[in-house]
Amino acid sequence: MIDIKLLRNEPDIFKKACADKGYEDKVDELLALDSDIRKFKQELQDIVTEKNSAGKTIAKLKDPAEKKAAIEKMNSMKGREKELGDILADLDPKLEQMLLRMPQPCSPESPVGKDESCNVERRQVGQIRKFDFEPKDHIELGTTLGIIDLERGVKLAGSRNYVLKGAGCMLHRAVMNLAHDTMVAKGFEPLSVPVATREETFMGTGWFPEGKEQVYHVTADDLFLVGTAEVPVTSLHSGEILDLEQLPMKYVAQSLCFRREAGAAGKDTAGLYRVHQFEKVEQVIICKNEPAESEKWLQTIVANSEEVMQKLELPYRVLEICTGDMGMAKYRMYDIETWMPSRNAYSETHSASNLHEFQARRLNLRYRDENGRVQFCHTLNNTVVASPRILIALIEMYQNQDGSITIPEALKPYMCGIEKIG
RNA sequence: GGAGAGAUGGCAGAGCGGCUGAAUGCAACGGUUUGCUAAACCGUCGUGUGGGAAAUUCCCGCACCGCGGGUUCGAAUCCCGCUCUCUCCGCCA
Repeated sequence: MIDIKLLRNEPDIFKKACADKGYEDKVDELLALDSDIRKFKQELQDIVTEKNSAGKTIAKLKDPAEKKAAIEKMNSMKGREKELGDILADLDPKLEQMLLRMPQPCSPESPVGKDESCNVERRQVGQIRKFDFEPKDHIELGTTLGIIDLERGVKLAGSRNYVLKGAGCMLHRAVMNLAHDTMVAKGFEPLSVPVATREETFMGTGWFPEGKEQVYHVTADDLFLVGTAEVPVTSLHSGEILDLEQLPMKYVAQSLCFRREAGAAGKDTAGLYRVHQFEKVEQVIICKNEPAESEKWLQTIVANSEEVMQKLELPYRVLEICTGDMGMAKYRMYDIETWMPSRNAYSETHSASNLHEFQARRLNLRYRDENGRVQFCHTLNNTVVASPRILIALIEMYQNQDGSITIPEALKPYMCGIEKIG
């Protein structure tokens, strides 16, 4: 949610945000509606003020005739009051809907561009492996080794589902554990959170109303399956006014993640790249409303994830996401893409965002600052690791000519003695 | 799944038509006292929003006692609907 006062005072900021992010510019429409509403509210408030004071005098009137006259006068005001109430009942939700869809302005650092082709590579780390044999893809390797079973996954749950078996399952758990432990060692507080949550958590984190078709709806209980732990974790303190000493809050949560992938038909259908259910270790920061502070945390959470990638010795690059590719809610965003031999490309494995106060406003997530004033927090999040997508890189990069897979050093402590698969 | 209870400020907990934006206690903050700490005492102490001003710490108004609607001149208080929470029984990792 954006700050409507800022929009009134500096509409151009939001006109630019709409243009940058490729949203229809409804700034003027919103301002006109807001101005109407304010006029009606003022009039309504004046009537209510008069009624309130009249009501108090009625209570004190002794003479029945006087009392009756006063009550009649009061009743005469009700017509306009009702009329204004009806007008506002119609207009207020319209304004609310427009506000929910008004994009947050981007950081001036963010490259301006219309889509992912305008994203800017900030750095590449690690060497892309040059194979001295013909490398196989993760589907062939995993199926042959019996550690990935796509057919039975589809039998159980339809397309974009999979089963991890034996050492494949262990590898998956090993990556999650490495990521989780790395974050705990950095002082992040681990959380285990619900993955089927109420609509308000999605609305509050900005996933709804726009992304509703991407989310599984458990209709019997009117809950929604989260696509990321960002949703419950960022919502954890919604409606609260935090003490300054509680900030920054640094959370890490491993959770199941569910995505309907509606509209992605035909895209990345094979293998473990785009699936309906996966697991992710997510880091979330709730900090003070200071751009320098949240910017520092953005860089920190990107570095945290890079550290895990370096432990895994996987080559990756860091992309700064351009304005048109970052979505309504975000202020500044990076993706980490990991090299995947079968795709012959760096492919998205991580997504880091600084939301500024956008989510905090929707969640009513606040704190009391040094001067005792109530402020909205800033919120940020980043993937630490998501599996099985990361397994594509691991399996393919660590394959040997004979179809076996070497376990990276960093994962060995989590593999119960397995040093090689196959 | 069956039965019942409840939703009030940071927390606990009164109020059950006008004097209640809300008693009281705790917590928090400021101060007095004290060799220090504690205690005691005094004071302050919700959020949002509209307007005014010597302009974020002052003044006035409005809204908020789970949410929405109704009755009434007037609702935290009465009525209706919804949501949520808790307790007991049953089932259960």
